[in-house]
Amino acid sequence: MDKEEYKAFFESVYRHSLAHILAKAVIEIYGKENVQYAIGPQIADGFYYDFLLPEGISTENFKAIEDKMREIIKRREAWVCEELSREDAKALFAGQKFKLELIDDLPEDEKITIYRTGDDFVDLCRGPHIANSQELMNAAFQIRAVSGSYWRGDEHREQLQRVYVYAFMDQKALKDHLALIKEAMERDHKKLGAQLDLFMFDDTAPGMPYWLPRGWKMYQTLLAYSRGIQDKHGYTEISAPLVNKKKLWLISGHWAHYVNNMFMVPGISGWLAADAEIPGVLDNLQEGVAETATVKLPKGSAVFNRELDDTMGAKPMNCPNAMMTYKRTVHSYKELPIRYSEYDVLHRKEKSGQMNGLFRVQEFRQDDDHTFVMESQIESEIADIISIADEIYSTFGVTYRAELSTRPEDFMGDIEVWNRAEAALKKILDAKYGEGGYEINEGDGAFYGPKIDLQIKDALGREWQCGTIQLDFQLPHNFGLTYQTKEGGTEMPVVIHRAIYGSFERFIGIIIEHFKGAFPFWLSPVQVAVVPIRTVHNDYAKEVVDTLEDAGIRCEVDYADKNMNEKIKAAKTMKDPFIVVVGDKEMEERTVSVTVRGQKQQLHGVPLDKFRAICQKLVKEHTRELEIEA
RNA sequence: GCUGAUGUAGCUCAGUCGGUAGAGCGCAUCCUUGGUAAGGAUGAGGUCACCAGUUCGAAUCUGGUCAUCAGCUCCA
Repeated sequence: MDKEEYKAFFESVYRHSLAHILAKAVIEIYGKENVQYAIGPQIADGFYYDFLLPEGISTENFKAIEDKMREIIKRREAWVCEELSREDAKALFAGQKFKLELIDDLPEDEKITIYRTGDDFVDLCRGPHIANSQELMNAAFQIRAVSGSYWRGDEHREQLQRVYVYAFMDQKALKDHLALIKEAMERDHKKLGAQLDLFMFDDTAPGMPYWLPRGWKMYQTLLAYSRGIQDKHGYTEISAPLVNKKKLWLISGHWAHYVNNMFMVPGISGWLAADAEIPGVLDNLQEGVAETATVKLPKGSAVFNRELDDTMGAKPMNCPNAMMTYKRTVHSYKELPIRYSEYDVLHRKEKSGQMNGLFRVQEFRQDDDHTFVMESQIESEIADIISIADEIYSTFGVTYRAELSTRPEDFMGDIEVWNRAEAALKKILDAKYGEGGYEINEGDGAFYGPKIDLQIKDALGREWQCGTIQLDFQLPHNFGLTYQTKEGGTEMPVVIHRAIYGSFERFIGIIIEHFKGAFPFWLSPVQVAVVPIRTVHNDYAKEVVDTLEDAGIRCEVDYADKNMNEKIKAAKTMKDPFIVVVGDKEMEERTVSVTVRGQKQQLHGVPLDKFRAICQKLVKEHTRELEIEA
């Protein structure tokens, strides 16, 4: 075991042992008969433990629990491991329903071990643990939060209270970690988004961002970048209706599987008069187990009947419209692959509590595409998509990981087609990342086809699912899509859904945090802030701005008669890449003085033409660093 | 949807025991005419998220609604 492994081992033992101490503390505080304790695993920065308690734990209780944990540690109790028979274990944990369920789920041949901490606390556990609580004397921990969590992650089962605790070997490690958390909070895109004036939200449109001038510039820049690359790869862009009649969603299957996530637009005939009695209303739209009841509308209200033919739904996905676009004419095998890219606005109604800044919104755009291919073209097409992903992700300096999800139990379509498609995907992934260089989630694919998800890793090492490449055998079938084969027959094309950014909204959220708001030059909402020292320099400043803007550089200038320090401060607050100061000297020499973001030193006497060329080069090459020579 | 929390000026936040609202930044006006992150003075700005209730009186207490955050579940 090397030093790192040794440390990791002890960290895990300590965390795991502290989880037992937490459970013991909670039991002592709330009373043994009132506490059902579930599981307490370690996680990346500590551990958590799930409890079922008669009352909620609030932030005010944290200190009492922490103090109790410290008190328990100071008792220097011995930890004893015992191996028990299944029957003895069940007797020992009588009344603890989660422990009993865990014991019942253990494989027949698994040894059942328990750990005792002192005489009065016992937990079902595989170990290993410390030998005596005194080993934890120097361990540093702090309760992070308490939140609800479902037993075994199942929302239909009991909701437990999960107590999260930061835990490290010593105070320094804890302190370092808290500093990292603080760093992450400073990068929070919701905070930076307001500070940099990129986007905003309002209560009147939950989960639907307003894109402000600066943010929209960035959005458009990302869009243009995506379009530029996809043009080169033979993509053709379309745009289609945002609202479609029920019939389309019935064909696509969204009415059956996704209707509760769709924003609905009532048709003209759909409105029911006030005071109407409506029989047979489902009392629970979420689940199939709903009962029906007769409902009388309150006075002054009206509802519409969603099930009428003229009901329209805002599209949550682009696929059905892409299918319609393909279907408008007869296609030859010679035309394939046909690639319809689409950046239309999508709406998905989310359950309350699911929204999270730009990461999870109700209105967004994807860099979406539907490619129609012959089965034999799957492999080369996927390879091309992955090369696009490589190019785009590397521009932002993010690394990514691929995950393959294979045929689920409830798959649809021909199993032979599935097998061949999965083999093709594996072949590509093996060639690209090496065998074992990607994860395989067996049975995790969509019912309509296998998929590859691309998880990107940001500057803080957090992973986000953005890109996705999904094969679809189902939609072409639902829409009756065909192409003419060489032999004169008809075949059904396979559809590849794919997105690289995923959604623009989520991707922008990620890169805001990744770059901490200090964007690469090409992507910055404002690229050059021009600061005239006095108003007599405004004419030259205007000339500088015109010169740069002619070259497509986004500039900002403040001609107001105020202190130059204020202007510089404003530009620095907005994290503009270059601040250009012009005064007597520059005006006379036709140069600019440049302050580069993140650098103390200024570059004086840069000829205007040369500066313009530097800016253009940074844009053209999508350079991440602000490289500039004096 | 669930658990816990939060909502006071454009922003960041104070506001004690229930007695009609406060700071800093920003903004406006004036002074300062300047060489790389806050020059000075004065001023404007609030239906304390919304709706009920308790009370002589509610930012403050109670209930409900909406929104947001940390998680759970689900997802791009």
